[in-house]
Amino acid sequence: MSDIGHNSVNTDTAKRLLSIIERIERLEEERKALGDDVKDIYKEAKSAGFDAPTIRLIIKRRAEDEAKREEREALLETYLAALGQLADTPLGKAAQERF
Amino acid sequence: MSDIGHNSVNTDTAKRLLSIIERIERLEEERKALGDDVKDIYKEAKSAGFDAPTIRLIIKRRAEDEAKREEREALLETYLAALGQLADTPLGKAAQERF
Amino acid sequence: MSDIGHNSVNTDTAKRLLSIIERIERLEEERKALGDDVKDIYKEAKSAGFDAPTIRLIIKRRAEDEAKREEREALLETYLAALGQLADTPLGKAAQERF
Amino acid sequence: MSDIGHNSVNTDTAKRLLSIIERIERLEEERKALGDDVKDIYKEAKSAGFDAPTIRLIIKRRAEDEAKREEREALLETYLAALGQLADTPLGKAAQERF
DNA sequence: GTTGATCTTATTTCTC
DNA sequence: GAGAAATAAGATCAAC
Repeated sequence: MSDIGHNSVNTDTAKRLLSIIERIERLEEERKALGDDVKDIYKEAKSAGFDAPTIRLIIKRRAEDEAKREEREALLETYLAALGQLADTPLGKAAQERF
Repeated sequence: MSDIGHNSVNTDTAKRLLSIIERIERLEEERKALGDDVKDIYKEAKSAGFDAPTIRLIIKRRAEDEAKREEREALLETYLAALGQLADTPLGKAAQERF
Repeated sequence: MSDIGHNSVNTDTAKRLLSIIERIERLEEERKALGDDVKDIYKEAKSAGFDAPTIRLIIKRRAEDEAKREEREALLETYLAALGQLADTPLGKAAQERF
Repeated sequence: MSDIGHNSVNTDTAKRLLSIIERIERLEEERKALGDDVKDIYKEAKSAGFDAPTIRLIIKRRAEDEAKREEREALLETYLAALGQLADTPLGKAAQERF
């Protein structure tokens, strides 16, 4: 094995590592910028007379509701898939007619 | 004051609050998406044989203010030196064995 | 099998389950109490002018297997060296500035 | 200032640091031992045919119930205290009669 | 044996 | 700035 070949492998590895690091750093920067934007909105909200903790609570509740809704939808989907399996059976046909 | 006027104030306030909430939610969604992207990169790194915690450490060091990092390391050295100082005392001897 | 016999099996099972649950809860309570004690000591440390994260780091190092720690540090050195290797390339020069 | 005096301050500080560290380590050891005990019980439970995640869930629910119960009691206490304030008023007297 | 998932711990962020 | 809450990180454990 030549040193050149050996070094090129290391260099490729190093480049890949650097690429990984820089991509993460880039994404984290964007993440931070978004976080700052959120802060600005809270500041604006406060100026408009709204209470930050209350807004946080509302957002939290909406997220929870959303999660519940998605859970229900997933359940419905599962149910419909199960029905699909039964579509060729008499029981399935009867069930489908009820939709 | 007319009811119409009164209601329009409330409606405007409600609209503004809703706008604030939705903008925050939108930004948080983007933030979450970026977070998921970061996770994916760490997964990719792992697949390529890199150690995630070490990568995190490198990123932390790159992000960290040089002065701050040196301060932190100096503090660690100070504490370790203080503990080392006890090495000649009976109490310290026992502790020393753990380093 | 008589109903009486059947029920006694269920009762025994329930009792055993309850015993398991209560023993776990008891242990978890003690665990929590110890955790609170630890928190108190960190608070005391802070009051005495010590830096909690640094103390955590020292405790981690003391606990950590010496071999493991050296391995981790060696890995960090390897990664940094790999990145340093790129220092003579255009790509590396840009990265280098961040160290 | 004499070196002796100076060193004694440092030594005292070092001793205090060591004391802090060792107390934390001692507590963490106990905590770990308790954690191992918990694990043993889960193992025992599994051997007896019980499902660990289910047991965890039950314990979680019991803890939540307990928290709620305490919250209700705190609320009741607050209410009773408020009633106490009213004890000398006609309204308070009427309310108390309803208990 | 390796990924996924859960659970705990640690840091950061927010509120008061 | 102190305490509490949320988020992120790490470790451990189960399942495939």
